[in-house]
Order: sequence, then structure tokens, then C-alpha cells
Amino acid sequence: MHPSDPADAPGLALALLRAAEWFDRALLDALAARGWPRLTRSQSQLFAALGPDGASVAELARRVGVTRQSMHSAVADLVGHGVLATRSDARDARAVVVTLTPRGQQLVREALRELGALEQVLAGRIGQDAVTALRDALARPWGEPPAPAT
Amino acid sequence: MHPSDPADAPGLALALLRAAEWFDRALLDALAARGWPRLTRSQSQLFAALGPDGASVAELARRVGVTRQSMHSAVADLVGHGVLATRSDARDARAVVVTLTPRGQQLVREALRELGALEQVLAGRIGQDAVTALRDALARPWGEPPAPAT
DNA sequence: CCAATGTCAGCATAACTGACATCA
DNA sequence: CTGATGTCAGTTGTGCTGACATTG
Repeated sequence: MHPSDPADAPGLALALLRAAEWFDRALLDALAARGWPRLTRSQSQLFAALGPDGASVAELARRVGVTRQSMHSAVADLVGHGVLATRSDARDARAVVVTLTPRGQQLVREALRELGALEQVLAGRIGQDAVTALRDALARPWGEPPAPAT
Repeated sequence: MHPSDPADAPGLALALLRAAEWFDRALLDALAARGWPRLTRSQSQLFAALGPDGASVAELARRVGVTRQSMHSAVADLVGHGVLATRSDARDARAVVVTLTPRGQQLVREALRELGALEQVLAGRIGQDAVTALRDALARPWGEPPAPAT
């Protein structure tokens, strides 16, 4: 399998998917094992998109890449689980600011710690150099996915 | 953002997801733009799991990681689109062997060519060295996702 | 008047579990 | 008889489009 063999290209795309699932599944399983509600992939992205000051539903939807309606549903679900809270914006009567509850902050802390631990496990398996190289390659500007020639 | 900053660990998992979507979306859009039926993620994996000699529904389900029922539905859909065909196994009256039709082989060829092109686009954006490093890190034995301490 | 926000409703899709007949 | 396979249901969950009142 030569590194630049075109026939191995699907392996790259597939390997990326597997790698993402490796982290995703281990994280969600670990959190669920500690009694946290079982999160979905886009709910994880919601937490990542949520800054320390909170954000509106529409803004979260834009960042994650879903519709306002879908984000609304996800937020309502997590509010029901006690990890998110909503308050009205003083400067804009339309907007609703979504923030983390103290319990939600605890969830985020545990998730970050777990992700750090997972990265260490990975470094032990494939080497710290490979993890660093992986992080470096992913941090570069990939840009938008190429659109099909119209 | 120091390379070994633990707080950046979520960035690694998230970046992997973004990278996988970068390939997935560009590929599926490109194929759809050429008149192919719009595939789902697990249908892409189906093609990757399908060897040149075909495989049974149950075997495909195991490889992709879904239930037999889900795989059955996906196969039936693609048979309806004329890219997959099923024939009964001569040695095992239970088994149904799923294979590519000539049109399905054409689809796979175009998909492989597109993935190769995408990788070249990526190399032009982040550098060939980074792509090689990415491929190398992903090719190493990650093993199973760590299970939560029971 | 126009644009954006939050929200309610219905719909489509894709995965799941349950069940069953067939066959090694 | 046990286990595996294909397949027919029903169910659930998640995201979508459509629509509407409210507000900047």
C-alpha cells in the first residue's frame, strides 16, 4: 500500500470517520457510565459551540449547522435534563440566551477531562508524535469542502 | 494554543469529525451532481465493506456495525436504484449474496476517482506532508475505543 | 414594510427491537 | 435442537419544511 496510491484514498476518508467515532463513542459511553444523560453527536457539538457567555438558539444553530427548529428541540431536551438554562436577553426581547447550569458546567468539565485522558490513551497506542502530527494536520486551514463543478 | 494543552483536546475530537464530514459531504455532493442517487453515510460504508466477490446481508451488517434489518433496508434501496444486485448462494440456501451491478461498479470507480481528487485538493491546501502525516497517524493501530471503567 | 427570532406542528428518514419462517 | 439468515412488521429518535406571532 504505497502512501500515494490513489486506490487508498477511500481509506483516508473512512479512517477519519472511524477516528471520529473512536473519540465520540468512548466519550459518550464514559459520560453515560457516570450517570449523565446519553448525548447525541449534535448535542456534543452544541456544548462545543456554547461559549462561556451563552448564545441564542439561532446563533447556536448557525454554528453547528442545523436549523433553528432542530436546535430548539435539542436545547429543550437538555434543559429538561438540567444541564442547560435559558434566560431572556435584556437588550433584545426576541432573543433567548442559552447558558450552562452549574450541573452543565460540571458535565463539560468531566467531558474535557475525559477527552484529555482519551488522547493520552491514544498516544500510548500510536505514539505521541503521531498524535501531534494528527493535531497539526487537522489544525491547518482545510477550507470549505470542494463544491461539485456546476 | 499550546500543542499539548489539555484544554485543546476537544478540538482534536471535533476536528476529526469536521474532517470526516469534509470528505463525506464533498464526495456525496459530487456524485449527486453527476446524476447518481444521493447516498447516506452508512451506504457509503456499505460500498467500502463490499468486496469484489460480494457478501451476505448479515456479513455486511457486521462489518459496518448496524443490524441486519437496517442493512437489509439499505441493500433493498440500492437494488432499487440499480447499483446492487442479489443472487442466492448455491452452497447455502439461506444466504443471499449482494454484489455490484455494472452500474454499481461504475459508481465505485467514480467515487474512488473523486476521493483521489479530493485528497489532491487537500494536499494543495494543507501540504502534501500534512496529508501523508495524517494518513500515517490514522493507519496505526488505534485499537478499540476505551470502555468506561465498570 | 422587512428581517430575524422563538416556537408549534407535521413529515421524512434511518436506525432500532420484536417476531417468524427457513435452513445448516 | 441450536444457531444463523433473510425478511416483515412496529417503534423511536432526529432533522427537516411550513407556518405564525413577536420584536428590532
